[in-house]
Amino acid sequence: MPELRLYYDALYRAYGPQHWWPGRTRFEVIVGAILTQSTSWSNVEQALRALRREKLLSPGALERISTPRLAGLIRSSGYFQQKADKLKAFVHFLRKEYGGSLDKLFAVPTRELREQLMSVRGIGPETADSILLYAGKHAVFVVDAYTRRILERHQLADGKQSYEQIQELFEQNLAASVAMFNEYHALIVHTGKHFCRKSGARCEECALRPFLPRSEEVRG
DNA sequence: TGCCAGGCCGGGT
DNA sequence: ACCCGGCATGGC
Repeated sequence: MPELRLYYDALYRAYGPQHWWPGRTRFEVIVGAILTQSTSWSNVEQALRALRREKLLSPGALERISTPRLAGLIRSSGYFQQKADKLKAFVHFLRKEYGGSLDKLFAVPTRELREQLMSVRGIGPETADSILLYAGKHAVFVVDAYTRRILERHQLADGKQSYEQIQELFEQNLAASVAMFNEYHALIVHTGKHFCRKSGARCEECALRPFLPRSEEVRG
C-alpha cells in the first residue's frame, strides 16, 4: 500500500514537523505517555507541571512518594487513581528489572522490550509503543483511534483488525525510521484534533479533507 | 450543557 | 477471542 507513504508526504507538506514528544527528558516522556491515556494533552501538562514543581520527575522520587499524594498531584489528568497506580507499577518494574536505568531498559531489543512493557500494569499496546518510539527511539509505529478512523475512511481497514495488524500495515509499507514514524503519528493526531470541530469550523479550508477521520467530518 | 480527549483493565460471554 | 462498563478532569 504505497499510499501510506503518500499520506505522510501530504500531511508533512501541509503541516510540517510537529516537534513531538513535548517532554524534557525520557522519563518525562514516559510519564506523559501514561498520563495522556484517553486524555487531552492540556490536562496532562498541568499534571506534569505539578510533578516538576515537586521534583518528582525521576524514577526514585516517584517510588518514594505515597500513592495518594501522587494521585492528588496528577488529578488534572483524569483517572488519577488508576494512573497513580500505573506510574508506581512502571517505576517498580524499572528498578526491579533494570536497576532504575533507562539506558539499560532501552538497550533491550525492540520486540522483547515491547513484551516486557506490556506486561506492566497499565501499559497497553499504544502506551508501550509511544514509550518505545518517543522515549527510546525504537522504530515502531504508534496506532491510535485516529489512525484507525483514517484507514477506515480510505477503506484500508474495516474496524475488525487488531492493533498489531494496523501497525503491521504501516511498518511493512514504510521504510523503518524513528524520525518519520515520530512525525507520522504526530501528524495524524494533529489532523484529528485540529480540524473539523464545531468550534474550529475549518473543514472548508482544509486541503486535506480526505485525511480527516470520518466522524470528525460528519460532525464538522 | 453535554461531549469527548494521544487507553487500559477485568469480568462476562 | 471479543464486548462492555468503569475510570475522571478540564476545555470547548
